[in-house]
Amino acid sequence: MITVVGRCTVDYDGRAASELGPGDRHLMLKPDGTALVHTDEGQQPINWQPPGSTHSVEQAASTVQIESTRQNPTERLTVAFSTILFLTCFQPDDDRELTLTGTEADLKSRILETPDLIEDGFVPLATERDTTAGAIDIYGEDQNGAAVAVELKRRRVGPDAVGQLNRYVQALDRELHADATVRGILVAPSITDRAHRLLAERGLEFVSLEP
Amino acid sequence: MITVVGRCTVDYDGRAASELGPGDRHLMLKPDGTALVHTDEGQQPINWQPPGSTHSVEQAASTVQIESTRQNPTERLTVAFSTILFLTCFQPDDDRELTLTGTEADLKSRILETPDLIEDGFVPLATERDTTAGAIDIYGEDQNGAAVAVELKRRRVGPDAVGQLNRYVQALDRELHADATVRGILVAPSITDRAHRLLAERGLEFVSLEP
DNA sequence: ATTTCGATCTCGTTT
DNA sequence: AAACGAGGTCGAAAT
Repeated sequence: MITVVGRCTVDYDGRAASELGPGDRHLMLKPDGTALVHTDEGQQPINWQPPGSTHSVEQAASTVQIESTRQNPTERLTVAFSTILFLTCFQPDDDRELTLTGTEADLKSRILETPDLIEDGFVPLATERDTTAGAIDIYGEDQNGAAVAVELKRRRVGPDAVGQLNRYVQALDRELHADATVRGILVAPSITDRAHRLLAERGLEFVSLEP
Repeated sequence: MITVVGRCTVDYDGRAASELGPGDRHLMLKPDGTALVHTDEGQQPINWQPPGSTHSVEQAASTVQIESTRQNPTERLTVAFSTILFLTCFQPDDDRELTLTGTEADLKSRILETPDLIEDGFVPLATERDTTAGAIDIYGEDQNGAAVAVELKRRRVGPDAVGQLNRYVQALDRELHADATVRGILVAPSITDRAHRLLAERGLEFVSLEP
């Protein structure tokens, strides 16, 4: 793992293309081929190259130029240093087992344990049930035997989630026998106004549930 | 801008929660309040704190503990170093003006210059035209005077983009006078099989265009 | 402050 | 290798 800090310009050409004039930045090169260029602001690198890229160095007149390339798609990142403030190296030893909780998967587990969280009498029949429009998070039946498609989100949802649920419900409508009733329930902590309106227009439902 | 490299554990609690056992990592603290914990693999930090967070240090028995917190939502990131390999500081001087090309906005500009790229006789009337379902990238008329909603994507599209376009077309169907014809055109370099099927089911169209 | 959506999204999982 | 959807997504623009 190598970091280079100094004044540089950055050029990128690949899926898109960008140029960045001179400034002080932090370049991180990882052993897996990742390259990250960080400025003094923002969580995201201003330029980068994904894992699997190949790095090389070249010294020109008064600049040290570090280049990172990859194929498929062909992309090239060039960082040209006019001044190097410092450079560090180290060999990381990391088992890196992150345990993360509070995800959509955890929300799903809770619902499968206690289906009544959706509504009284709800019976889950499958998870990730496949349709021509994609996989339904939880597929089941309500107490009247109607098919129910449940789409889970761990945070406040907008119109995109309504579109997603709608796609699944429409797909079920086509796939099940003609007289089947199909309900769609969006489960999330909360919903935006516009999304709620769209949901109502399509006859879909919302259930509030914290992650 | 401060970087600390060494053996540490990382704990996070906020929108979600995570734990990470001992390992060698790279901690970056930015003047804007960003904190990033990088392992030796991957483009994304394994843990982080967004800009605007507040950092503090505390020395315990044999560990140096760096904590980053923020409000709204309340989140806390704790990095406890048992060993520090090195620590660097510098004051970045960066104008940071990135020029990026090849984005969806560039694709839009090209179409507005040459509307025939969509089809002969297409006339753009508005960009970001608002509907109850969101804003249409390009709204216009075809040579027969039918309303056209164009959704742009700079890369290969899947079912989500079809859902998005469908939402806009349905919204136009409701908003325009009852006998209006509304077409929906998805513009992207390519489309997946499933997305193409969904598109056809909904009577929407696809135009291939490189970004 | 919230909403909405793009992103060189990245990442994991499954086919 | 491609496809599909989640993400503590982030970030920007508009309201």
